Amino acid sequence: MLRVRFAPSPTGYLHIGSARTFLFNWLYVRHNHGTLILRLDDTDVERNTQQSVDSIFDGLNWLGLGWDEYYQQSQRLEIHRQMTQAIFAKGLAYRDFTAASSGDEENNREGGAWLFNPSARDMPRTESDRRAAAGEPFVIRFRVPREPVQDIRFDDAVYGPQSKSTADMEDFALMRSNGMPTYHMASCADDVDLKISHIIRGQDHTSNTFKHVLIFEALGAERPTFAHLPLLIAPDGSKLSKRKHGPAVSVTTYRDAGFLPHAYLNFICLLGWSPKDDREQMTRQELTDAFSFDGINRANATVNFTEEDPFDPKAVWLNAELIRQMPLDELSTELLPFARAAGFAAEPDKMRQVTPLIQERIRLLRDVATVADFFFIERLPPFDKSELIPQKGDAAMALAALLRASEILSTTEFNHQALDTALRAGAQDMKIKPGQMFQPIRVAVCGRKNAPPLFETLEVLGRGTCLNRIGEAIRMLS
RNA sequence: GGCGCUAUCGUCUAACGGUUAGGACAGAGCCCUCUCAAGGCUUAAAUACGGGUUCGAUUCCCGUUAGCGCUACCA
Repeated sequence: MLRVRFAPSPTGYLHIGSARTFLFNWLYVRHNHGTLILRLDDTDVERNTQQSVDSIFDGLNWLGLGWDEYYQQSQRLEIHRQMTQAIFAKGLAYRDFTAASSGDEENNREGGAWLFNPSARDMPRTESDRRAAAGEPFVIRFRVPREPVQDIRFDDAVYGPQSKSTADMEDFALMRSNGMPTYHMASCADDVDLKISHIIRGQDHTSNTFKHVLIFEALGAERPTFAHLPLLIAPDGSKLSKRKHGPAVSVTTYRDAGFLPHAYLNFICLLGWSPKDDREQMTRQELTDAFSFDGINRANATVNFTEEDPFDPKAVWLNAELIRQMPLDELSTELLPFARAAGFAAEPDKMRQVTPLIQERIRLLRDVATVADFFFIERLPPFDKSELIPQKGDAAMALAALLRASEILSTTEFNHQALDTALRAGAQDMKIKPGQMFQPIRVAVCGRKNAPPLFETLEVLGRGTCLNRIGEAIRMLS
């Protein structure tokens, strides 16, 4: 039975790297028809926050992938304690009464890493028991095998055979002096108890895996298959962090900007994985069908963002592509909340009329605020009247064009074909180019030069609004 | 410092030892066109460096360099 888990720790918002780890777990388990477990690794009482738990669920729910089973580590402490006790009872772990180091000894490491405190590791069991019984605080450390030194090995499904000498491994802690299990212990205990068959996680855990292998063995449990993923890094090569890179690393930033969940998924899936056949835009089903560990790259992937623009251009492109392919009704529904958030009194009917005009002009859903504003607001924001003057024309030409347009628009039927015919005929009468006729009208009606096609725009705006705005522009020029 | 991992266009990536080193995004140019988009076409752009092995290395081996990770009673 194939069982995988995604185990975020609630110490911050849902990170883009975590989202990708979740996605890869999801794809693997759906491809192979297994069970996906969501486990909140919340044993660090000091740093966990409810806000963070909420934000993780926010992000995961937005992605819309779902999971099959849910656990919280903090409610499974008894299991962790029992398993730690079992290791201790076998003599594979020992108590260390040394006070926690303050971390100041960073500098005196020239000779190599700290491995263990001999006085603790070699302390007779009777003395250890006596001091524990006296209430003296201690941590429980794993007794890493040293005589003889051995190589710990595992076969990574992505990186291949890995090995590390126990001479380079410190006696890591399993249980803190406050009685809480460490990450290593809790994680492995739960993986054993939940019968996890594949651990798919970030490559930052590769070095930890040697410790985990030792724990699995000490527990007499079969070790799962490990698959480590390359990390996601910032353009400057450093690892993505909230403090340094801001909202660019948070999943909800993408959601709030108007990314479609699938565009985001498609994007992060391509970071460190490839179907190897040049496909990029893929549906969820196609991704599921194509996913395997073989397609995972071993080098870290850079998420390409800047201080001005927190979004990778490829993610934006993928989103724009998806927007263009969406059925209009669906897109219109998605757009509505973004229009309202921009302060527009947008009605569904109006939104539905506007949608086809902006579909291929927006890249993010929030672009509705800047691209379609003039459809929804009562009064256009002020603009420079020189905008009204067409190419190779002057203010007189603009004025004449607007006066003529005003006449035409008051009599012509308000649909884009009729408007097209009538306005072109008007331009011909005036002996000016169609473009010279259209620009003043467009600016008068939209408040700027760059806008959707003119006749459709006029149609959606309606005769009254068009005439009012053109009248306003005529006053500006007079 | 120690240990581990990694290295192809600016970015994401393809190339089971033999290719004019391919694709995509971003960039540049042209076309289309009522503006903006969208679309079409074209273009520039990479195997980190040095040694091997081989008839032949992007590909295998070694070294250098660089980056990242771990080196906590964080996860």
